[in-house]
Amino acid sequence: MTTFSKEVNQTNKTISMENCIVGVVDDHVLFAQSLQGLINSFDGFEVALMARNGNDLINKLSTVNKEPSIILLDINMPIMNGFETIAWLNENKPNIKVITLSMDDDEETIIKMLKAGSKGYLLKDIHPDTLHLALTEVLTKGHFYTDNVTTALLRGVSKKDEESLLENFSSRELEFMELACSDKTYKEIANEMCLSPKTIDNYRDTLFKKLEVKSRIGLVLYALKNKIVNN
Amino acid sequence: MTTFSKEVNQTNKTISMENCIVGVVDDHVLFAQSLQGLINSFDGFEVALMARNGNDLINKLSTVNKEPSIILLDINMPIMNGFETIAWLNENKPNIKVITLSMDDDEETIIKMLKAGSKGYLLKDIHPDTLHLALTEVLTKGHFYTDNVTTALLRGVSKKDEESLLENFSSRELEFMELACSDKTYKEIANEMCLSPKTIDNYRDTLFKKLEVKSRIGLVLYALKNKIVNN
DNA sequence: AACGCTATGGGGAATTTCCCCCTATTTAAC
DNA sequence: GTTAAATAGGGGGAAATTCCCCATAGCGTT
Repeated sequence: MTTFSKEVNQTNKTISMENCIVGVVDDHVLFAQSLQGLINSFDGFEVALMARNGNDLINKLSTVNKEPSIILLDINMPIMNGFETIAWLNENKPNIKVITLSMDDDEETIIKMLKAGSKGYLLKDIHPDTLHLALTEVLTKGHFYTDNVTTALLRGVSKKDEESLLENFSSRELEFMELACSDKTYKEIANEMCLSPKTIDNYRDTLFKKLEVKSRIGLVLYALKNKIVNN
Repeated sequence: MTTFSKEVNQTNKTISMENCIVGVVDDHVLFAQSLQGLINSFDGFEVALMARNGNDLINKLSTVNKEPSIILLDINMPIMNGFETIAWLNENKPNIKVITLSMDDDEETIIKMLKAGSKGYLLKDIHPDTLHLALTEVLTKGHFYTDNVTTALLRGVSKKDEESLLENFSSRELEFMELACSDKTYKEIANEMCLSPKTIDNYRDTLFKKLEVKSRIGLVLYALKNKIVNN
């Protein structure tokens, strides 16, 4: 079967050694591969790494010969999401510039990724030209901020800074929250997490205080609104 | 700036008159344009119509010279969504075959689109080869059903058919559901609705049975997922 | 008039949730 | 090297929730 990348390589565009190497990390294969074709059609850019999530990226980075300068990173991915991935990249590959490419224009999400060092935050409904511009700008100036980014920052700063940045949940707490957002009793959750119901009591109480809610319903609503878990 | 479609037209693939004309309706421009390139790279297929939503499609259909045989239709779009669009197509362009191409793998959504006559339901994370296969099959056999579709149908049919289309909530039940989706106790809800807590008990129990949930959490999740109330 | 349906309320019991209190270990931070 | 946070566990009791039953009143249909 004819694949897209083959076709693109048959265009008159020469893929030279000086091209900026781009990586694409997205679990939507169709989107990712289409994106690859699009970027390969840009002069001076070349996609040399495709991954379906953070974990996949880590594996492929270790085997690749040409490390990407820029990585286009999705957020909602199975196994290892965008937040976890950018954290890993900061630790292990600080030279790779990350541009977030997400469907989600939630302000807190935008701020979260920018604080994590994302050099840009593009929505997936942008024009291809904007993507080209973003890649060019990040390569030359080091960053590319669209309007949604600045407005998010402005509002985020003026409203509540530290307070709203409550991404201070431990992994165990997040695990619990995920399960709390389901039609299960705490007893069942305790079994699933291999913990005593009393320990679950503690996680619940701690979170109630942290989130300033009075009941499990409030916790669920918080988790869903802030997309800590998705329905 | 070099656009993607230009590049693709420079490939050695000949776009003949016998090509199957495909339309793409999606508000994610980046995705849509990438998709266009991908489909154009398939032998025998050609994208000749791009629209950002149903309304845009209607306008463009009236001006286009070559009407598409197949339309790839997104669901979540501004102004006029996929449900409205397929309904319009059924009325006005019954010969155009629709393949739904969505992010949403919710069973009710899948069934809704299939009932509306969608010839296939693809998730956006499928492999490009699957898209090619889907286009070919829809062109030759008239339909292409992936696993997610059949499982959705099986479960939907076996469990409850008409019944599952339960937009049969009384206004009082809806009122209750709205309040149930908040960090309030039933007692508070009773006060707010000027009812005895015991009556609230009854609303709760009735809804639990109707929705097949075991707890208020389940009810909240149902209400939010089906957008009966919005968070 | 009889039937069904919805809205309304209730009794009582079992379970779950919530909210205090407490300890202990391990790991990270300062 | 103490402090702090994360992790895990527990007691006891009050309150809320869940889950069965049940009854009545009203309203429209046949």
